[in-house]
Amino acid sequence: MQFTKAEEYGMQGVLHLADKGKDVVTPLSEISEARDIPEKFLAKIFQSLSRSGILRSHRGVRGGFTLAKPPGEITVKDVLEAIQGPYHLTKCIPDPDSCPRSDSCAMRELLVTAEERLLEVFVKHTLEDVVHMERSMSAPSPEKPNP
Amino acid sequence: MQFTKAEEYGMQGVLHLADKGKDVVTPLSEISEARDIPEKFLAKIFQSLSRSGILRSHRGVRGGFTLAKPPGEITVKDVLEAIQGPYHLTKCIPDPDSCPRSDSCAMRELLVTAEERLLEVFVKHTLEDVVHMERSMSAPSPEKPNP
DNA sequence: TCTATATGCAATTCACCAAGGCCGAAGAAT
DNA sequence: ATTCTTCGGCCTTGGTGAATTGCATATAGA
Repeated sequence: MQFTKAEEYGMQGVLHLADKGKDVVTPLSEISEARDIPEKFLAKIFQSLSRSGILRSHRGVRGGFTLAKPPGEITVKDVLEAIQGPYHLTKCIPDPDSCPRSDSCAMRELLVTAEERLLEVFVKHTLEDVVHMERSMSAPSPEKPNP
Repeated sequence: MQFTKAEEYGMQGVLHLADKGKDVVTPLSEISEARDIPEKFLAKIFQSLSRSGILRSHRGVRGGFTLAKPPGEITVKDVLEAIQGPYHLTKCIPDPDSCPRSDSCAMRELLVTAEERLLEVFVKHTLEDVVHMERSMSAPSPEKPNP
């Protein structure tokens, strides 16, 4: 019940693209080095993201990847689901028939609620938001701005 | 990123005890059969719960398990954490040093928030609540009460 | 043509989940 | 004291999926 490396790496990679702007073509090698991600692994993750329409790939010399849409139109949930598929705390949430007791299972009700609360956070934030947060966090301390 | 069987079984088992009342001693065999859980597996889970002070075990003839506290004083989170340990979406949340970038990682901020929203649901509900929900769900339909 | 880059498939390694078996320890009933 | 029942601890097994890595192919630019 944890985030996988694929999700971590995928988000980092996409954020790198979002930070550089929508139309800047960036090769895996750069992202891989900048964010410290195994290149072949990132390649596989980015394939899913291309197929999901979140990224666009460009082959050949000076090729690489770009965002397929502006960062403000891609939510964190979009990225995570493209990598891992729909998130569910239990199998019985998307598929109630998998459990004979699901008709009268109070835990299931609770889990549905919990899952909703979790996903709300990921739906409410776009890549643009996260990049802004990232920039403000690594900005120089506001105490002593350089003259 | 899903609930484990141990969590599912553990919750079901504890709910069975909560449903019967705080001081009713119930053997594994009964719970195992009633809720369709492998007995040895449930035994292992209940050991953790005993050590965590959520259950009390009673050996010997007519032995079994009871809740250590009233159902209204045990939260769902208590049970889940006793089984699996503290829940975290990523390793970097409890242990920022595990990631060199965690100082300026916006995703981490987002994940902390998401995790809080999720856990709030589990903290707010006690076993008593869940048992009540369970009972009302399996109650006869209010449309045609039997005369 | 040569090189840089993505694409697709296969294989590997490793950890952990899920379950089951065996025997010992503790306690109640007799 | 004996016996029976039930939990306790340890070890083993099979299976699954995560996290890589490797290799051959396709595509585009210089």
